[in-house]
Amino acid sequence: MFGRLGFEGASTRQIAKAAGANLAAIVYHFGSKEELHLAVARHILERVQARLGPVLAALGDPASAASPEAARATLHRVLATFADVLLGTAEAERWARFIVREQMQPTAAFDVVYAFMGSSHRLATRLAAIATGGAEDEAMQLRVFTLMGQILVFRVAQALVLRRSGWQRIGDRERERIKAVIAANLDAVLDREAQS
Amino acid sequence: MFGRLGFEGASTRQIAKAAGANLAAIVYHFGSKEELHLAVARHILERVQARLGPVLAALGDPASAASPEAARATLHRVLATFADVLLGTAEAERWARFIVREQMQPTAAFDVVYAFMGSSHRLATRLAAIATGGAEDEAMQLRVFTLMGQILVFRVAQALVLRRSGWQRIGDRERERIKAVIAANLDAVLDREAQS
DNA sequence: GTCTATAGTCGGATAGAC
DNA sequence: GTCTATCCGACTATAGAC
Repeated sequence: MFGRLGFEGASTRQIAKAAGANLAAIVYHFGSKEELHLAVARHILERVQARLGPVLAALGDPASAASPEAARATLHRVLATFADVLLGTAEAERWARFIVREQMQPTAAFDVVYAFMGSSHRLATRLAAIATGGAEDEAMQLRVFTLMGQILVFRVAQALVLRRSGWQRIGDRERERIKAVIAANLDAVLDREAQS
Repeated sequence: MFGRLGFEGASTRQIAKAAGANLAAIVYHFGSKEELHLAVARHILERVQARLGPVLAALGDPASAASPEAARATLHRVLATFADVLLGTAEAERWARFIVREQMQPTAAFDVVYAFMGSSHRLATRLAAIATGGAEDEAMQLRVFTLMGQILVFRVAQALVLRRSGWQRIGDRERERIKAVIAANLDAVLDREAQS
């Protein structure tokens, strides 16, 4: 509910009701609405990390940094997995909403989110440099952000995407189409950068 | 304030105070908080359209559709202008927050936003098809969304971008760097698609 | 630990003086 | 049209029975 409605928008009454619990239980177990929000952030990041565990390990694995081809393959895997998590299950959809909301309007919970997002971006930038034979510089950092943005747009501007495409929802079939475009774009960007 | 805090988060008292006006004036002039929100949406879209007027005209101009080269040049201009508006002035930054919020959590104001965003995407997809010699199909629509996402990420995940890059803010210099990467990506994607 | 009842605050909206 | 005063509902948080 924090993800859907925001911190202010979600009321403790709604939350308690949806959880099938008592209003007073929130304060008893968490201390306050704000601490519940932080607990939600920690819970979500824990689950996301569990879900992305294998691919994050691959990001940091020396084998991925061994050759441009290995680096590129790992980047493909990372983007595909991120797309699955960001656009995949209903559960992950709720996580994504929460995380994007923290990005747009950081609260105390942002630090929890950043610990994960920041290191993912750092590792991905390193692999992108290896894949293209380029430097791990500012432009490469920005390039990795644009790659993330290609996925993000389908979460953030989903209302627009659905209306324009005529899709009812982003299901398995739609997600595969999106991933195909993203993979092609990744190759296009890496190829161009590798040539220069 | 709606952009920064959301509809629920922004209180009529705060809004009235920030506007140097009286609380009761909101109901007198607009009828309710919700109608004020709608009025804000209409105002913002009016300003955005004024700001993007020339480039939107170029999007629909037959001259832009006359050749792949002309289509590509117009797409470059559109992306650069969108980046300027989305990341540029403080005023535009507030607009962007409002619009992104409507995307993520549509209210009645979304229809106002969609009227503009939807037609922009439609026209851009047409030009992308011309620029690559491809069809105006689902894949091309998705490709255009990914191009938009490359810009969007710097607004939506700005907190992450600033921390990772060490920038204090996205000023003129930073925006030019971002635009350079986006332009290079556009060429990379269009070239690859044109070959196939 | 879980619940009901309620305190205390702040929200949007209204009434009515000017 | 603008302002103050106020209503009333919803909110978070607390008290205290069980």
